[in-house]
Amino acid sequence: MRGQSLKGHLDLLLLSVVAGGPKHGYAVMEALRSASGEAFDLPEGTIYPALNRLEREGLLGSDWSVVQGRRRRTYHLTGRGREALAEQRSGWEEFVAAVNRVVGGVPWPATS
Amino acid sequence: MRGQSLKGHLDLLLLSVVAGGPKHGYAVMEALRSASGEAFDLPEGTIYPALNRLEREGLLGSDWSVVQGRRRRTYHLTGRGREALAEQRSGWEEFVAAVNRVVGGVPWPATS
DNA sequence: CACATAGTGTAGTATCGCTAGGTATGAGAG
DNA sequence: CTCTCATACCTAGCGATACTACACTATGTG
Repeated sequence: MRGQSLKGHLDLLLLSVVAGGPKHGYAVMEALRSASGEAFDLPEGTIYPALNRLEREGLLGSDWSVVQGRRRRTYHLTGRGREALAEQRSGWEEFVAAVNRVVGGVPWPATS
Repeated sequence: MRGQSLKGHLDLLLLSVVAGGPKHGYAVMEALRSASGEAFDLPEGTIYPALNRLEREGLLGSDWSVVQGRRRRTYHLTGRGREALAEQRSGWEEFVAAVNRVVGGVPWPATS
């Protein structure tokens, strides 16, 4: 997965993770990693700018807090964020369907 | 689909289309468009450089011909191209699985 | 003759995740 | 007390890659 194959799909992932409950950046990183089964081990330089952008776009909101002396910026999904998530979900479904149609329609030689 | 969400997945699409039989660039464009159900209507500036790159990488081979006064460059899959296609297919499967795990695991409200 | 369709190509742009660096706190090891 | 590691945040610039916008040739049609 090492590649940058998630171009254009990062927002969907981040919104999905935050939809599972408010989280701060570092926690988003870890949640994404574990939820994907270690597939998406994204660096901070990817996560933080993306979260910032999503907040600027009004899809996320954030609150600062201090826990054990460490600053935390906790993000939560806004109403528009929830809408955007739904859109991106269906967009993702369409995308997968379209690629699968091209790739062969038939799933795959069934590993099982 | 308008977006550039296929970043990193274009090679898979092109190799898949060419795997369905040798085609020249213009035909690849059309095959991709129709096979995807109009979802992937990619411009020439995307197709041609990509096909060239795939040939440089040894995944495609090409032969020139002239049909009705028009030059045609017909691409075909090489052995290495076939291997690469298999790899990219399984990479795609993994990618989809990983995203779906994050997005919710459960497919989606089942449109049907 | 103009225009659409077929057919190929490229130079430059824009997008976007990533690299590599910086700041700071707390906990544990030596 | 210092060193290192984990936690926690951030950003400037890079690099990969698809797209825009053009240029060129040829055939057929109005």
